[in-house]
Amino acid sequence: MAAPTLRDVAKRANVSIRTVSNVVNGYAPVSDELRARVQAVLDELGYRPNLIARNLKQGRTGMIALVVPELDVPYFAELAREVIKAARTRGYVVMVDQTDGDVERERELLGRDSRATMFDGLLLSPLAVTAEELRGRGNKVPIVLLGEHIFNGSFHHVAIDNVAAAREATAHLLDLGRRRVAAIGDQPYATGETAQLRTAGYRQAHARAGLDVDEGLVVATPHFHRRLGAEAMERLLALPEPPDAVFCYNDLLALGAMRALTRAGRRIPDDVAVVGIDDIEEGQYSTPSLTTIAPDKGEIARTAVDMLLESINGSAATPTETVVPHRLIVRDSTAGEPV
Amino acid sequence: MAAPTLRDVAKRANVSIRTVSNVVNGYAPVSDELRARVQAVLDELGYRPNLIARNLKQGRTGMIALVVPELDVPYFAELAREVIKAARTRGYVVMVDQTDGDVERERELLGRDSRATMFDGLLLSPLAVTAEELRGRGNKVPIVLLGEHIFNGSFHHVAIDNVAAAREATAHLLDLGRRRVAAIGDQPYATGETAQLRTAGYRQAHARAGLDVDEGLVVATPHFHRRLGAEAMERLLALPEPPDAVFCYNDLLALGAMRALTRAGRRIPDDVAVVGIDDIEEGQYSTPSLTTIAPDKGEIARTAVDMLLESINGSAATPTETVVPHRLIVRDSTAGEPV
DNA sequence: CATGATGTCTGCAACGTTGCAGAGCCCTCA
DNA sequence: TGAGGGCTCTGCAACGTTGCAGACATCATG
Repeated sequence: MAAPTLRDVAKRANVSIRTVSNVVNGYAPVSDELRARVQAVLDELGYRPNLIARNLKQGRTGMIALVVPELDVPYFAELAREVIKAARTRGYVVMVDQTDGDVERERELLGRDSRATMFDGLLLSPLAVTAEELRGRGNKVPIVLLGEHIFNGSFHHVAIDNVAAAREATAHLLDLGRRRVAAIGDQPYATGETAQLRTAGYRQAHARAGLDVDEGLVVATPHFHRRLGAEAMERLLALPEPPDAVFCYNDLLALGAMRALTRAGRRIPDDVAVVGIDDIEEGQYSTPSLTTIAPDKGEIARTAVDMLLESINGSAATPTETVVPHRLIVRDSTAGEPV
Repeated sequence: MAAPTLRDVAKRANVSIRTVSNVVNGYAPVSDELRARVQAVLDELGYRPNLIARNLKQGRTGMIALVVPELDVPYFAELAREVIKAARTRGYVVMVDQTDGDVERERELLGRDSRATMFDGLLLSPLAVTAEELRGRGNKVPIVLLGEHIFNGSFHHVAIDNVAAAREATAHLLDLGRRRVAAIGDQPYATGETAQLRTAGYRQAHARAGLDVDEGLVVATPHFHRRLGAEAMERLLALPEPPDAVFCYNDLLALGAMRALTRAGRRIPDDVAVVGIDDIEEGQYSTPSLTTIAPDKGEIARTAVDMLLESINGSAATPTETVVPHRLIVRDSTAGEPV
């Protein structure tokens, strides 16, 4: 049996469709008596408003889309959690999609994919899409970018200060007296803007400490997964003069690096200290626990959702860049007892 | 400027709205010449179909909802990834929501929350909702349950054989010669069905090996997070006769337990061997790497999505219970060199 | 040449809802 | 007593799309 509509309720209650609608929404004044009668029929038939019809009428859906590279990367999972939570308190639900780092899929979402018409707005954590592509897209769905620092001034955008974060992480290692600090995660090509910002911060920390960077200690990785962290670390350990500390561009790389260190019999942090970025929960329970730069994910999510909703409601016309705070959390991988 | 509609295109191309629709959808035959002319206008105006209107007309949205307790729990994140992937290959997108283990939110989703009318179907990984509540719900949105083994026969449902999985995990420890095998994660109350199935498997393994279970080694935890695994392990280590192995009801508990063991200076697996369930990626990179029971998450997702779509299309009338395969993956936490 | 088949194209209605304008009705007050 | 105003309630139209039935022209066929 099909779901009951306003028409069904109206017929049974002997009132107009419009009145039933008014009772459901509490819009116009309805006498207590009639309201009660209509409500009884609503309950009896188990009426539930058809949101699709309502959306068509109102031109909005109450849904936003969140697009991340990979949902099973802990950072994105934790961020998604916060986004869903923030959206919910504002009456929105979240459609989640992942691009798997596929530029083509990112482009589809912005361009031809008419699926986008179903959402009031889009939160995008871009991997490869460029500013020009974003600018060139025809569709006018409001968009807020997450976690990148590029596209200066062209789009609403929320991120941490990547240069400062990387600088602080590196400085922490230098402050501990380490003098051969490696970096894992550089991406010296067009789509690696974030990585490059972190490399810049790494260099800044050295410069401020009056130290030179040994270019052989800067290892590039095409993505930020555990395996590449482990492989990079193995390569670093094979150097004639291996590092005594390593700054990884995210926690997964760091966890992979720690795994490689443990396997190789190096002690953390005695032989090699390790720092990451992201503060994923896993790093609190790793052995040793991981020192990291913690972006305020809840703040990122709330800010981004607020920006998007403002943008949807037409208020926030000029693109805003918001920098969300981060902080260094020192754990055993730099300051603990050796394991 | 508002998005162009079929009407706008029709007016500009001097044809009927219906013909434009036919060109867009390729439904009815349209002469090549006219098709080209209409297509030109479509491109010129950048027409994109309004999916909300299409959905209203067709009564389906091409969206399904996935509801999990917590998206940032790695198992659910990995599962969500597979669900989104499976849905995409079938032309569906996925709205993700999390209940935070809140029974009330689970109920809302099934009951009054009219949001549900926006989705063609619902994939639910229930924590606390009971069979009666599910049966009693008024709404008729097709539903498929994930990962529980309860509600026998009443609902479409996909899961691994929890009893067998737990039995195999425990048997693996017993086969290694361990004789004081603890269990972390029992939930001896109404909403803990899955945990109870795993406890049953743990007991079966002992029974088959002709061994008694020391009830003091079965530790209950209200949920399955790292911290509780660590706390439970600490309590076990404080026993006069601590265990020489521990079967944890999921990988997070196991990782927490390993953390507690390492902190306490116990060697894994020499002093205490550890097994989990879920095969989350983190367990491959932990120190030591974690032996676990791996459910086939891709298969779970594909099966669940297929079931749901069949259910949506009205073909699968009788509730189906599908058991998805799992396998034991032996890693260093039971078989490796001590660390 | 009449007939029917085929190939293109069109208008109407409807999906379920809400915005708008207004219709009754009762009450108040001059 | 009648004008005006407030309170309820209603009907129409529309959101943008597609299903349906049919119009019209063309063509092959007997």
